[in-house]
Formats: sequence, C-alpha cells, structure tokens
Amino acid sequence: MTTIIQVAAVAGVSTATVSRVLSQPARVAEQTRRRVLDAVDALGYQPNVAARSLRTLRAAKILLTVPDISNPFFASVIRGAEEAARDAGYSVVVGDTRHDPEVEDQYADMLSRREVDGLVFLGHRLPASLAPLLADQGPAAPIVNGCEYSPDIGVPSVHIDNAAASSDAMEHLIALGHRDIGVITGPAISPISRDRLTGALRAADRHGLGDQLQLRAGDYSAASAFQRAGELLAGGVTAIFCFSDEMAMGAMSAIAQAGFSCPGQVSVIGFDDLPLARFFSPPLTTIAQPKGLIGQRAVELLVDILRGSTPARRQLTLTHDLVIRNSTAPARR
Amino acid sequence: MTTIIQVAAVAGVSTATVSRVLSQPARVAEQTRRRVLDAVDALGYQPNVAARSLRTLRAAKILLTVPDISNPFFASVIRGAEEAARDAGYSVVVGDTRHDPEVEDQYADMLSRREVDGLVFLGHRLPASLAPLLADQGPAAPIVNGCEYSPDIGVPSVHIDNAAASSDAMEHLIALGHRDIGVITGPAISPISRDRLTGALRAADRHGLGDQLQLRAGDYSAASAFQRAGELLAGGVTAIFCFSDEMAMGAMSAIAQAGFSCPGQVSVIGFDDLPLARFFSPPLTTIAQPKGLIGQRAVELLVDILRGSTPARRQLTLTHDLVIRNSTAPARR
DNA sequence: AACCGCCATGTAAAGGATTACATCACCCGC
DNA sequence: GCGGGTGATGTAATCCTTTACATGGCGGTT
Repeated sequence: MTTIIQVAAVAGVSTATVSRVLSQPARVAEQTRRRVLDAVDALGYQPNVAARSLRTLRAAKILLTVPDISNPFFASVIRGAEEAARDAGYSVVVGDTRHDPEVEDQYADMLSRREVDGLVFLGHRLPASLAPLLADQGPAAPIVNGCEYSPDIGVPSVHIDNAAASSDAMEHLIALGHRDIGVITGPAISPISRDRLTGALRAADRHGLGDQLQLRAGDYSAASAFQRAGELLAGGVTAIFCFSDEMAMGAMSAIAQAGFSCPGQVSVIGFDDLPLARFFSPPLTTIAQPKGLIGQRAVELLVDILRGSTPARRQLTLTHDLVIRNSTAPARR
Repeated sequence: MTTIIQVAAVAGVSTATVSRVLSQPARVAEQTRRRVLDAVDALGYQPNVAARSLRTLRAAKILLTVPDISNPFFASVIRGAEEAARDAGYSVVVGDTRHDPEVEDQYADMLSRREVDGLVFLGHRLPASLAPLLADQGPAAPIVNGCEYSPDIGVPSVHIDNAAASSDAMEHLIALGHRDIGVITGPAISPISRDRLTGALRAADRHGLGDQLQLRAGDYSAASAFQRAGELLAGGVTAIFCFSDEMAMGAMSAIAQAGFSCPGQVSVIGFDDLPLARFFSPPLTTIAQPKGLIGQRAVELLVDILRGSTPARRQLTLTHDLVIRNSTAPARR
C-alpha cells in the first residue's frame, strides 16, 4: 500500500500539501498541484479510508435498509437513493433486514458506531437500538424513513398518501360495477397497510359497501395472497384488491387455478407498479408509486440533516398514479 | 462518543486491558473482565471501526456486487452470501452495478482502498481496475466470481453447469414432441449465455434439430423477451426456451397478447426458478439454480483465501434441477 | 534464599490522513 | 525602505485502537 507520505516524498512536498491537492485543489499552486498529481498517478495512490474517516469522523456513507431485498419494489427505491447519494458525495450501503428486528438492530449499530453517517430505513420499524440516539439528538438525528409513515416515531419520512391511493383503487373497481370486492391487506401491524385499509374502507363507505368488503390479511408475498385469494373466490368476489403487486401475482395465480378468468370473471388490482407488472397475464392494473423518487427524496432529506440545515418539511408526500391495464374489467357474473 | 480511554478510566485499567477484554477475553482475569464489561455497558461503548480497521488493516467486510439488483435471482444469492459471511465474522456490503463498467470500477476501488477485505462479483466482467491487483497477488487475490465462469479471467468461481442445464431443458421440450423451438438467449458477450447456447445446440443436434432452432438474443429482461417472443411466434414455434425466468414472463405475456394459449399452443421454459416462478400463469417450468448455495460457497471460498489457506478447488460446479410445472405440455399444432 | 517462569496488566508505538497554526516569501503602498 | 497583508507550504498534533514489549508479583524448584 502506498501512503500519502510516499506521495509527498516523490512529489517533493509535505503530506499536508498532498492532502490539500486531493481535497481542496484550489488552495495549491498550479505547478505544485501538477507535480503532486503526477506522483499520485505514478504510485497509484488511493487514500486510506479508515485513516480519513478516523480523522474526519465522517464515513461518506449512507446506510439503506430494506425489509426484503427480494422484493423488486425496493430495487427501484435503492437506485433512486444511490443516485441522490452520489450527487451529494456519499455512497450507499444496502442492508437486507429480512423483517428481522435483530438484524435491524445490527445494521442500526453501524450508525452508532459511526460506520455510516446516516440511515434511511424502509419499512415501519425504527430499530430499537436507535431510541437513545434519537432521544439524544432529536431532529438532528441522521435518520430518515422511506415508504411508511408513522407520526409517532418522530423521524422524517417520504411516502405517498396511501389512504388516498387505496381509495382511488377502490373507486376504480366500484366504477366498473364491482360490489363484491375482496381486499388482501398487509399484516395488521404495518402502518402502510392500515392506511391503505382506511382508504379502502372510506371509498367503500361512500358507496354503501362498507359492510360487504371481504378482508383478508396477507404478508405482501405472493404465497400468502395465493392462499387468501382462494378463500375470497369461495366467498364469491368479482374483484380483488391486493396491497402489493406481488400479492396480485399470487391472486391471479389462484384465480387461474380455480378455473376463473381474469379479468373476465374476476378483476385484480395491485399496488406498487413493479417493472414486471405490465408483463403479468393479463397486464396488471395497479397503483404506481414514484419508487425512485422516494429513494431520492429520502436521501436528500438525510443529506440536509447531515449538513446541519433543518429541512423545510420533515414529511414528504409524493404523488401516486392509478395505472389502468387489463386486469380490471366491468363486473359480470 | 465514548472512547476506549474513558472505559479504561471508569474500569480503572489501561486501554490495553479493555481492548483485550473485547477481543480475547480469555487473556484477562475474571474479575477485571467483569469490571471492564460493566464499564462498557454503563457508558454504552462501541469501538470505533475506523480506528480499528486503520490499526488492523482489516475491514471485516466483504463486497458483493450484482449487475442488477432488481433481479430477484440475485436476492437469493445475496442472502446465502450474507449468512456465510456472518458465520465467518464478516458483514456484506451489496453494490448494484447496473451493468455499468464505470460503476463496477467504482466498487472495485473499494477493494484497492482496503475499504473491504474481499470481493464477490456476480456477472461476467472482472472490473478493469482490478487487473493490476490480480496480476500482483495471483491466486491470493481476494476476489471470487459467482454464477458465471470464464476460465480466462483466472478468478475462482462458483456456478452450475450451464451447458448441461440448458441441454436438460431442451431435452424436456424435445421429449414433449416439440420440433419448432425458439430460444431467447442473453446478450452475445455473456459467457453464461454462450454456455447455455452451447448446451441447447448440443441437445438439438442430438435429435437432428440443430438447424431448426430459432435463436433470438435478449438481455435477460422481460421487455426484451416480449419483443423477441413476438418474432418467434410469427416464425411458428411451438415452444420457447428463455435463458431467464424474467424473460419467460415477457414471453408468456407476448404469447397471451398474440392470442395463443400457454401451454396449449406454445410451451415456455425458463431458467433460474425465481421464488415467483410458481405463481406465473401458468406456473413456470424452469431450471432451478441453487441460488443461496452459490452465494454461500462463493463467500466461503473468499474467506478461505482471506485466511491464507489455498482452497482445494477454485472452480465449484453446483447441481441444477429441472422443475416441471405447467408451462410446458406436449406439442400440438 | 535465589532464581525461573508464568500470568495479568501496563506502556507506548504504530497505523495514515487531516488541519490548526506557524512560517516564509513576496508584493503593495506610503 | 519598512510595515502589513496575502498566498503557498510546512510542522506537528490529533483521531482511536491494537499489540509488541516491558513490568511486576507470585508460586514452585533447587
């Protein structure tokens, strides 16, 4: 490993000058700068990050935890986050918590240990080990939540209006004449699922369908929805609203295996608009979330905090979109 | 931030002792150890990683780069890798290169800068900036390749026998009576795609179908396969073999939109066995790769290298599996 | 009683970069 | 010609941990 000392020796300057050339080139005379850069090239010098971050107390890294990395929804969020991070001079470390609180804590420890400068967590659970840090630093704590929004945890967040989006989905089904509608929600603890449920019920109530809604709790996975959709079909629904596209896929699979046609006999509407949604058979009607933008804004918010400026708004609500494809059709049965 | 010095002061010992309690507890007397641990708890001390890694020249981290994080195939590999890494006392940093050589280089630089101890890269391209490192350290270079296998890059790798797997898929179609078979491959530069093509051609040749095979190059994405499948259908195929499940999804979508039925008129077979494959409509026949195991073995190989022991075998071929579901059926047209 | 060896612990030197402060040369204006 | 300002560079302290080596005490051996 070549160190800054060797570079300094080759260039005939002090280590301070080398350091300056690399971090604030303008403060060094043109001629000296060139000599240093030549030495850097010649030796293939790369600053040692450990030493730098020891000295500066900055890691130039942002940790992004996702509850389930196999869910392509998060992939788009990650990309948005990485882009924004790069623009701000940070790199992103991705952690997959698998919905496991213990793993969440392990990742959160990276923040307490200063291995990373800040944390963006997707999902609804604030890792327990961060409570003291949050209590200590208050709004200056470098923690941002993406996708979900729980007012009680006191962390800035970026999300869509889940209730409104869910209501839009329901209105779409109702407008198509559906009266017997099944809803496959997320787990009951998920605030995002609760918000969506609120929206769905609100829409149903507006049309006097509040009591007819058939609710089943899934866990956002296709497998859970496959199961629940079977029950709903037995219950005679003509439309199923799934709180994720992955669940919509499971539901469509159950519909086909039960011998029904979609959208002929049963309509399906999803949530997320995964890149693959247009390739479902039939192409899926769904609620589009601005996935990349969520990641991007979340990181921007975090960077604001890291720079010490209090961001104007600590809650960002982005716009969603009802994307109508072919999995929904007028009710007839 | 509390440092080791404060812990030492509270416990009434030297920093050396605190350090020893944390890293080699057996070398410290029971009583002292307890006092130190109490102090650690009381102060909520967390060792500073930068300082540690500066001193030890170890980061206790492994970098895992994937070409496309939105592909759920890699999610399973990542999980396997994380597990193996945790067992060996490492944590995994995931990087998404988006097939972009520049991004690959950026991540590879983390290795040269010693930000991570080793690299597992999935995909076929060895980042250019690692060439010197590899030339320098030879087989001791802490770099392992997963999924793909290019004998020429001289890096240990973990993969399945792609040619044999591909041949199995073809044999399955041929046994069902298919003669007009379309193949949607990956990009021509992809060694994995080449291997699979070799296997497919070999199987076709065995049955005198070598000339009839209709080949189209995709890029592993559903969108590309949607396109190519349309062309193949116009060409009158009764079966389509896709080199990824995601492409199979695109193909199935194209089949449905062209008014054909699957598997009634056109059979589809995929490659990977994504968790979602069983929820395709119809459930997808495909080649299962041991995804988790690939990640696990790749990390184990890397850890062997990091520990200085030369692993017994530098190329690991794992077993694949033909999973027959409902997207393939006897040819009839 | 002198000595040896061992164990538990302490002392202090790295490890590599950043940066506050010091220094020096030079120029400007009076 | 001199004081003061400016810009470029150097000196050295600092960030926190790990660990080689030193120390000191104690029990056992001869």
